Amino acid sequence: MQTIEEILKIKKVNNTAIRTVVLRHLLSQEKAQSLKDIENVLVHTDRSSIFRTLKTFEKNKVIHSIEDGSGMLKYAVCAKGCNCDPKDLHYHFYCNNCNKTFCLFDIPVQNIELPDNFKIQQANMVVKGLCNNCNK
Amino acid sequence: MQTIEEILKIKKVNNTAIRTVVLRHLLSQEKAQSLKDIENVLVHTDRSSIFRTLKTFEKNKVIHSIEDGSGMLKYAVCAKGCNCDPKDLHYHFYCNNCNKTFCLFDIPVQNIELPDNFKIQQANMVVKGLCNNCNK
DNA sequence: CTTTTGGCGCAACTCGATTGCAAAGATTAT
DNA sequence: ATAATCTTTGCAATCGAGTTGCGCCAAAAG
Ligand SMILES: [Mn+2]
Ligand SMILES: [Mn+2]
Ligand SMILES: [Zn+2]
Ligand SMILES: [Zn+2]
Repeated sequence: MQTIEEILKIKKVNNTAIRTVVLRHLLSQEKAQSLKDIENVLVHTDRSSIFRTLKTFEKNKVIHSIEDGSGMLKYAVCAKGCNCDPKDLHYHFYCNNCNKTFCLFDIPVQNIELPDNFKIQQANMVVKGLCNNCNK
Repeated sequence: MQTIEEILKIKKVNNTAIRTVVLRHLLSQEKAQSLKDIENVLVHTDRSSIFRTLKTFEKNKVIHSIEDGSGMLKYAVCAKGCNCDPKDLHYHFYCNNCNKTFCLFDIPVQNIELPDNFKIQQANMVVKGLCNNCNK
């Protein structure tokens, strides 16, 4: 497991107090976090600072964002070695009951046969339903 | 091909002038339409009326919505027989260059092997990249 | 010490989505 | 035909996530 300092160094993001605590929080959560989620934890930190931290992280591929249809972008830490390329593509699961969103890193994604001359660059794949906790 | 009247009848949506013209517009477009797209066409119809028309259509499975990351929800007419169930799942393609979003009805989606006890109900699958027109 | 650069907090703003309400239209009951 | 009822529409207001301008401050460079 890499430390927060190592991750930021590898991704060429300057380390600051806010960045450390935001990344630590994201790493501690199994579910992807929205800006509001993080605001609710870092109550003394300004929203725009958290926002810019997330954008910096995303630009430098420390994290990636997920549009799960909740109306709020969610953010999750990239897997080690991830470069946000098509090869790093993975599904996400959004639970309609508990509203948890998370990466399904372990489920292989089929090679998608696009029509002739189409080129994939990224993807946003969200499966919605009931998670194991809510599917009783 | 079904007529607009037939579609609305099958989906149990009362026919009105606005609903007819909105559905006709959606059917005439190959790319999924945003509320704003439709506003720009139906310049004499109020936004909220179009909005509610779309919500009514979506609830009754005349259309489905797609979150393509552009910040605006897109809407596309469901295929004949579609019930917006997992079996009706299909990919969408968003062109990063021309910003066109559309359904890839012809590309099969593999059965996604979710973790134990997870249940799929819907999905939002968007592949992003360059369409055949823009991939030069 | 002085200058430069990057990060932060605050406040304001944008814009897509959504809603309350009353008028208009359509349908059904009397 | 008229009254009561339900549905649809238009208008204006509001919500809220996301975003930005700007000045301050602290660390790094000169
Ligand atoms: Mn992910
Ligand atoms: Mn579709
Ligand atoms: Zn759940
Ligand atoms: Zn294109």
